[in-house]
Amino acid sequence: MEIDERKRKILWAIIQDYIASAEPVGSRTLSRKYDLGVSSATIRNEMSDLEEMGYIEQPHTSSGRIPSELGYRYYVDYLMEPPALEQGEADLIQHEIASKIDEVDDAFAHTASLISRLTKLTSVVISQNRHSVLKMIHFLPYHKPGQIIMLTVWDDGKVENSVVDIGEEVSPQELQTLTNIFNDKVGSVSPGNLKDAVLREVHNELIQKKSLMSHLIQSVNKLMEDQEDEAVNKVFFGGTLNMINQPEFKNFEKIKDLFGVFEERHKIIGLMPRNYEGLLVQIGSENHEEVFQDCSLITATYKINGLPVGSFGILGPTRMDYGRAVAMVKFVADSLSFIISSKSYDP
Amino acid sequence: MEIDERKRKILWAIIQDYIASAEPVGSRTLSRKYDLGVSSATIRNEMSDLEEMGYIEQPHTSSGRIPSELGYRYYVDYLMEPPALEQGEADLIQHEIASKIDEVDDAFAHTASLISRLTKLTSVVISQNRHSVLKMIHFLPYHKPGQIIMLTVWDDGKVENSVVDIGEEVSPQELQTLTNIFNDKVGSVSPGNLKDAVLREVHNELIQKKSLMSHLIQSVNKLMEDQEDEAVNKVFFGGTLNMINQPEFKNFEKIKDLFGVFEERHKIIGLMPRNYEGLLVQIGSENHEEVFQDCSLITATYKINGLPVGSFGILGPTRMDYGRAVAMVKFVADSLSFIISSKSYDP
DNA sequence: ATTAGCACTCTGATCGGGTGAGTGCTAAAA
DNA sequence: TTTTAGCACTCACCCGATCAGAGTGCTAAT
Repeated sequence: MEIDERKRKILWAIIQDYIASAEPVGSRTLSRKYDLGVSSATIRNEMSDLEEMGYIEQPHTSSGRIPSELGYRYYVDYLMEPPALEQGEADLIQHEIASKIDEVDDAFAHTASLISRLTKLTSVVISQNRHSVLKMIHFLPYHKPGQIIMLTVWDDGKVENSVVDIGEEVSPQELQTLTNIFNDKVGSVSPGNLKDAVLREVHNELIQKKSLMSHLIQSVNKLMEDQEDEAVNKVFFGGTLNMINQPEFKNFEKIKDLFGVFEERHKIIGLMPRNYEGLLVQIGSENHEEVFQDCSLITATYKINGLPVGSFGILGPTRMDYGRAVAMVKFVADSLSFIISSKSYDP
Repeated sequence: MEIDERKRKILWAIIQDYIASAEPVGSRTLSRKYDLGVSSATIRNEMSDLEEMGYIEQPHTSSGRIPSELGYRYYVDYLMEPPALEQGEADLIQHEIASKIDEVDDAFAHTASLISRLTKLTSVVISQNRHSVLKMIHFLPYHKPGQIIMLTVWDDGKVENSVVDIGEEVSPQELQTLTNIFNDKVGSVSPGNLKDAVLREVHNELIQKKSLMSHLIQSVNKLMEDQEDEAVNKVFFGGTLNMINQPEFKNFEKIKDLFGVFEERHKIIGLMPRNYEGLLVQIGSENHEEVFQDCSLITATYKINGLPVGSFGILGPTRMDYGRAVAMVKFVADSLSFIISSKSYDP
């Protein structure tokens, strides 16, 4: 059977209505609320066809229809047209991202929170370090003997510090020397390519301080591995509470499972595509986390200098306003790319 | 009316039973389950007295009784005896705190998580910086002109960094000089006492670089104020999901409000006593956050060198196992004090 | 091909009786 | 005087019956 123009219109109307009401929608409702130009009986026949084709389904005999995953998929791919954001909203978002840009983490957290307020859905930002590049490293004295502070500066503006064991006492002057040596060599390394060449070269220069150096190199190495390891990806949620308001989660078990997953951040990371360029809409069971079977996830990566460095996503029930969410995700990802790039170290 | 031994026994039994079952407890249940040596009729009379005295109440006529806040208060103050923790649990806790001690924040987060698993309640750690003392400060070059990295080391071992605007370009050598000057002066300042004297002195030494210095001083000042400001207190939750399992929260509105408060961390900070020495049990409306009217909060501060630097607490429904919770809070606060002190800078 | 009409289905809300745990009171027993 | 047995009474909760409303599928007329 072909899906003709009238069927498309009816499917569109069903989804539109179901998104708004969360109630199964019947033929009479459609003929009343939407100007389809045919009677409810005709709509009934068409709906029967649409059901047979798998685009909609009936929770039980004699109830209205709800869209199936296939129906949503068709809607997203062919029917909806993402509306442009209102200028006010757009400004708000860009302002939010830009204003906190000196504390990148804050910017992410605030953006997630803002978007979830605007959409009444849950939003997620993942910041991955995989592609960020080390720009500078400093070794500084710490007040415990045998330990020093290692501070790293990355090309996306991030600054991080950690305390590392080096097993012996070193004077501030020596640390300064070490810092200089490392920075001379560091140039532009990303987690993947530092390991051998550079480290060995540094090692040779300070062969006389062998044990110290091997400690340091180990630390740097470990830092790099940590950066590479997706476990250090940071996850920021906004509006997790909004899920409670969704009628499909009026159920304690579901809420508990859902919040359980929110706490286990790595599961979220697994769901967000990180290298896929462009926008991805995952509907219902298209994502593989059991708890999210009733949810859809709309994501896009943001990039620095063309390389994806994280992703932004909106999570909601399968019955969500895809148009608006898609528009929002696109806009946020682009804004993040633009603003973070403008802040990042010039190549 | 006096509360005699038998009444105490009955009150104790009521609370004991209610804590376990979450159901109003009746006279017959008591006479069956507890060896009180009197008939249910007698217990009924005593319960009637206890109600009149305000220690228990009846949700509705012809239901069993539940403890009132006054009842819990009496129980906590006079009836219960906090059991010692099992050795295994104690070891587990100390190990958890000690193992992550190089990343203090991680230690807090893990401890909160562990305790909530052990108690099936929610736990909170607040780390406040109010009393920590600045040990060292470093100014380091950043890759954006007009900005530098400021790194601070505190006596509790914390290391923090931030990027600050200084409005002009400064060479690494100059930054080194500034670092030296500041560190000479810093000695041991806590957020409260740095402000005037020290800063002005530094200022005089570098009067020729006036604008730069004023920027720097502003930044340091701001940092100190931020530290003083309770907004930067960090809050770590563990087991917030446990609240969902409590029968008193089988209600969507309550759950939503509760999680709303968990997200607004400053409200929690307001509830936790920060200077009170020793252990505090707040029952029901004794805390002033509306959402927590059905909750009790048991807290203690932990200290470094005798000064409170944060607090640990367990949050649960008023109907919670006070004995175990109190034992737990005491033990955790003491362990935190001990282990963090042992790590902190020697005075 | 479309529509009006109708019988039928299913959900969800409402109502009323029955059950069981619990109480307060009274009068008898200790 | 205190304790206990006995009894009438209260309420929350469960269960089944009933009813209205929304929706469907089918048939016959347009």
